Amino acid sequence: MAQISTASTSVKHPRSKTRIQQENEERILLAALEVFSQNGFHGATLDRIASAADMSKPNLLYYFKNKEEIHIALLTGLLDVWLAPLREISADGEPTLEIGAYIRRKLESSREFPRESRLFANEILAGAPHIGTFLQTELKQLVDEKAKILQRWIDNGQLAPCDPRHLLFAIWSTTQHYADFSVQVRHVLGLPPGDKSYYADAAEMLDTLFLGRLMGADDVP
Amino acid sequence: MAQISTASTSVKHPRSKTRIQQENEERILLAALEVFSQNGFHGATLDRIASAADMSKPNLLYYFKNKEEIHIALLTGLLDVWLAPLREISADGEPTLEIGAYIRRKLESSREFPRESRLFANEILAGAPHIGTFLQTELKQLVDEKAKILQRWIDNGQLAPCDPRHLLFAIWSTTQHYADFSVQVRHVLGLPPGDKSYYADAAEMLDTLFLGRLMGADDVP
DNA sequence: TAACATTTTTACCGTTTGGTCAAATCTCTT
DNA sequence: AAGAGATTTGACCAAACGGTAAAAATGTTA
Repeated sequence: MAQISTASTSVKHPRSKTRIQQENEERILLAALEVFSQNGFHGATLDRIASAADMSKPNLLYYFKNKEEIHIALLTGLLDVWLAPLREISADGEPTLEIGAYIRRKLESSREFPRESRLFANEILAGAPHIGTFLQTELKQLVDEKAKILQRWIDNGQLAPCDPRHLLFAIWSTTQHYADFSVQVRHVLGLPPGDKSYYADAAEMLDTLFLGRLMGADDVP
Repeated sequence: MAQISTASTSVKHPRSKTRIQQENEERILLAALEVFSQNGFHGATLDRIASAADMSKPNLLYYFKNKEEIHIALLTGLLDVWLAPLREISADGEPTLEIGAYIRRKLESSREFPRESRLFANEILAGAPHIGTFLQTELKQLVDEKAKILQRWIDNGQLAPCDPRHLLFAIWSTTQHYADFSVQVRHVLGLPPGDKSYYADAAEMLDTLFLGRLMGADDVP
């Protein structure tokens, strides 16, 4: 299985991209994002992607040599976006502020890029055939780095003793849930398709959960 | 799109099931669970399911009239399992104990039935084409009922003010994360495939998060 | 063991899908 | 405006896929 990382940007021909080439590749990726995120890799067909990009299938394959390459291109573009909010966590900041801001960034990311989030979720669910090495290298490295910061806060008594990496898992899962499981969220809340009003309540919930105190008191002293 | 609910159990012929029929249907469903949960609905093929069930494709189709019916049968069997832990939450119990026990039940469910969890996640990610009505009726009803209990605890000052349904979302997402995103969890932690040792740390984390107090103090007074 | 019902297999079929190829058309530069 | 290179198209293909039909084999029962 072809693996990708954020580091390399292989270019077959060193020749620079045409205007048309740039426009069409963008159109294709946008269409593919829509189709892949709704149907998964196997559920997506080149015909649907092509038609969503308002383009013939052979024309699409003129820009990407096969279906997998489109999928990989999408994922590659995603990884940096995925890492960005985590990168911003600073060791110099105040724990509550830093973690709160991180949660808000992740939640905002879910609201703004739900298709990207579902694309990522699909890839992980499928066993991460394309981004396995990314998870083991770039992501693991960054997590290890940030976990050290959290551990220092724990040692300082600013954060409850816990496995910092599992704290990150909890933040990832709760925030991404609103993008990946939006259908379930909407159905349970009785909201119509496309209604994203629940994000306000979600933000409040996550603040209470991660920064406040859930059990035993009306307000934190 | 065919919809299912937990209520009905349609049987074409009132005749009781043969021994062979019962065995083979079970074998098929077990094989299908494996294949569907790994590859999603579209990624799964009848040939792969049949071969996993050690059976010819036409023979498989003698027991289930098509691919969708197998998928629906699996999901149907899943829904009650999914609801069971939530049903157990009692209004008479102590909030901390009740919520803690619920979290432990959900986490245990993730550890014991990861394939079922991924099957469910795939279905939701795909837009819940088969269990949409279930989400809107059975699940919503149960959530509304349990949310009332949580609300009462909030009104009593035993639980911080928050949207009870979003609290449930947080529990669902954090616990299911360990089944659905297990590949990511393992890669980040540097664990080999099949290693489930992280569940102990996960349980501790969720206890701290939901029952303890994450920020600002070493221990809760 | 004969008759009947159930189960399994073999041989297919039509459609969908990912992908190719060469010709035709368009775009850009000189 | 002409030529070169880039882009687009239509026609096509092989493999994979979901599914069918009917005969063969097996199990069940009187």
